[in-house]
Parts: sequence; C-alpha cells; structure tokens
Amino acid sequence: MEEAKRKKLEDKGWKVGTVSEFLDLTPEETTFIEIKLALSRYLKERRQKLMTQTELADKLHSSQPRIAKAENGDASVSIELLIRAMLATGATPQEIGQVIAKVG
Amino acid sequence: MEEAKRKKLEDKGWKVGTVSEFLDLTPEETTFIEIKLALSRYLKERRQKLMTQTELADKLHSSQPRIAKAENGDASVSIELLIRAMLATGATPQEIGQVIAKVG
DNA sequence: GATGAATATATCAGATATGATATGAATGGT
DNA sequence: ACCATTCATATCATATCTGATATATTCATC
Repeated sequence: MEEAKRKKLEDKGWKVGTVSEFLDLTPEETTFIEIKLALSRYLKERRQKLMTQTELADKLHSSQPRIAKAENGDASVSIELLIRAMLATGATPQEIGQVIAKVG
Repeated sequence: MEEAKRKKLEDKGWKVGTVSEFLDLTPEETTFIEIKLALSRYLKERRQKLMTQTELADKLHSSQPRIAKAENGDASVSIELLIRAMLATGATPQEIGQVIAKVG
C-alpha cells in the first residue's frame, strides 16, 4: 500500500499505527478494513440521494454525528452500524452483498 | 413468523422478547437478524470442513467458546466477529457477499 | 462404558462502540 | 452580510461485545 493511503487511514483512527505494525497487517485484516470502507462509501452515496444524515439517524435511533462518522470511514464505526444504516436507507441484502463481493 | 421460530431465537438471546415487542420488529431489524444467522450457519459449515473451533479461535486471537457462540447464532456475537471469522477460514469477500445477498 | 477430543454453557472484568450533547465549519438562499 | 440547513469534530457516560477461564456436555473410538 502507498504511504498516502496509509496516512489517510491513520487520520480516520485506523490503528495501522507505525509502519512496522502496518506491515504486520494480515491480508484478512486488510480485507476487513476494505469491506468497511466500501460499505462506508456506498452508504454515503446512497443516503445522499434519499435523505439527510439527521433523517437517517432518526430512522436508526442513532445520531447525526454517528452517521457522519460512518460515512467518513471512521474506525470507531462497526460493520454492524454500517449494515443497519444501509438497511435503513432501504438497501436490500442483495445490494449489501454486492458491495462486499466487489472488494478484493 | 411462526411461534417455533420465535422461541428458537429467544433461546439464543435475541431480545424479540414479548410478543408485542416482537411484533414491533421492523422489516429492517428482521433482515439484520437473518443476515447474522445466515453468516453463522455458513461459518459453521465452512469451518467444520477445515479446522476445529480452537484452531479458528487461535487464528482470530479469539476463544473457542466465542466461536461456538458465533456458530450457534448467539445474539451476543457481532457481525464484526462473524465476518472476521469467515475471513480467517479463508473465505473471500465474494463468498461473504453471496451469503448476505441470498438473504431476503 | 472408559477415555480423550471437540464443542457447548456460564461467568466476568476489561475493552470498544454507542447515542447524546455541544459546537464548529461549510453551503446555499434571500 | 445574515440566517438556516447540513455536515463535521470533540467529549463523555453508558451499554454492548470481547477474550479469558472454568466447567459441562457431546461424541467418537476403543
């Protein structure tokens, strides 16, 4: 991975940490992060067409700041929330599955 | 949903709770649970062909009891762990995506 | 039916994700 | 320039998920 990409992840709280730690990321860990980021991007795209972050937050019984973090690939957001959010926008399991399948 | 199915979920810790609470499950919540259960079933199938729960737990830096719970659809197990476990068995994003896409 | 390996169940202290709140920055309309 | 709306950032107490541990159960194989 390029330095620029690593930096970007670190800024969002991903503990890829020091370069040496980063090099220790297993392929599985890397794939996992990529899945989260793919869901994050897709959520943002989809939500923007349909509603505001506040509206989505209300549907989810979550909060606008949390949706913002979800859409920005913040490391503190779980896949749980990403998938719940996708479903709350009306996304089907098919769509969610496709987003994940495209990773890798 | 039939009573038998509801009972089964409750036994595993799913807070579908009282019937009235259960009736309040939104389609999204139902779909979310179904996604988790589908991943759980697939993980069990896949892992059994390849290794013991203890071996998978070690790869994941998790514990055998947690894998058991994951494979039995226990409500305390997050999608996070289910997906990490799938990846640790060598499953690809494609496979994981397919499992999710088949739900619903 | 005894032994050993695999899996299931119970408990728990610590870690992580959570929604709430406050507030700041960006954008757009008038 | 002002104001309203939307989105981003910071902090925090609480809830939820976590791995660890102990132990029970299941299940082959003998």
